[in-house]
Amino acid sequence: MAKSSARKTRVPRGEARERIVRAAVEAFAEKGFEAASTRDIAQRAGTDQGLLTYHFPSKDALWRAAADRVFGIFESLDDRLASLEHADPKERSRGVIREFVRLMAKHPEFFRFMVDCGNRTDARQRWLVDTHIKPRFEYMKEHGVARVAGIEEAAVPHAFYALAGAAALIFAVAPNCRRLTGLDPRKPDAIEAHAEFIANLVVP
Amino acid sequence: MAKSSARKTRVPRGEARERIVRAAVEAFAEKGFEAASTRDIAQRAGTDQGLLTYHFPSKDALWRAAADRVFGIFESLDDRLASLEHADPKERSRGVIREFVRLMAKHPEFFRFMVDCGNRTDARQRWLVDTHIKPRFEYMKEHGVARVAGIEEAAVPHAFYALAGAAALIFAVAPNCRRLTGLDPRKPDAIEAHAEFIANLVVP
DNA sequence: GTCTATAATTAGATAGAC
DNA sequence: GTCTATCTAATTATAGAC
Repeated sequence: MAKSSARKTRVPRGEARERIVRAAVEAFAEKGFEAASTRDIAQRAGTDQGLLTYHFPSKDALWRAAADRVFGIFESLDDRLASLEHADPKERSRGVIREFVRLMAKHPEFFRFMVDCGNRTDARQRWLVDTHIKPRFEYMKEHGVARVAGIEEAAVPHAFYALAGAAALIFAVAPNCRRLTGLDPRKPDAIEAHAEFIANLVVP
Repeated sequence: MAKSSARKTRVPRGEARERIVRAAVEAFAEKGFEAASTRDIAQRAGTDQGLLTYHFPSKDALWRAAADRVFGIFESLDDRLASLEHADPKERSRGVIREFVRLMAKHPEFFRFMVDCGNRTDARQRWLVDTHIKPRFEYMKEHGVARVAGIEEAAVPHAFYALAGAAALIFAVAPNCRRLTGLDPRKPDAIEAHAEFIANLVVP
């Protein structure tokens, strides 16, 4: 790509492997697995392609490390949800929704990983579903909104994808939203407005 | 790609240019702009790369033709919505939602085009927003659910992306949903169930 | 209109210097 | 651990035969 030479080189701070993973998350989220090149990732990390294959045996292995990092964002969510334990059911549900929306706003890469991988049927897709998405889905079924909002068993898949899409899309296509509506969804006010909107939608 | 040689060749029926556009829609939706190769598109269309550049001066031009085709799906929606004119406001809103969900189920490529292009800030993104998404957004603001459901002006962007995400994500990542939940969202029963779920969500 | 051949660039993976 | 050099294959675009 011609414009890759014009990219500003990042400040190489911290361990090389750590910088590579961070750059990989950024690049894979931005372009998707196939379109993201290892050379571009190396450049974002302030290093070269040779070091990538030293730390990771293949592009696929690097992608898995990036996916592990992306799904690590939910650990911070668990902490925040614990503080909502003593609220009444309705307000607790609204609080869970709000925190989920805030998380999607802070980490739009989650949604992009899911969509990029979601219509494949290859080994990467199976690995992502079995390793990362399935545990999150089961967690939501047991502790999440489903039980509180009184959603029946058969509707859980619909609720899962409806909530994920409603909460995250606007942040995953933020430049789109900015140009279309004038509203930049990355701004704090817009994030809170979206959290409130989705909370009202699910728990009126 | 090694497995591209194993792809079954399509039956070459109809005009070549038409087959190319159809193949391009399929490939761009499946892989995204950069990851989809012109050779793959030619093979899906039952022809070769040389004919692609005869009908379209560049990959970018082919993508625009594919995008035109993808956004053409809304013409059929307009016809269906006309039959809802004489229903009462609440049932009309629910009917609009249901038809929109059915359209997203039939054409998951729409959502994938939107997401693939959505976090860019290049010429393609600007063209897609200005040419295709903006007219649809304005149409929804005037004739769509917004007025009937009584959504205030400031919440329209939130409603637009929330509805699009909630309605379409499950179909855009259908293999994901199939493996995760056992439910194949492409089946007619699942489509109707999702339509009903989203209608209940927006207009309880 | 359709297809073959090829040019110029870029991809992921590897070998080896230090 | 880090980086340079290079291999093989795949990419878009082009030239030209029929």
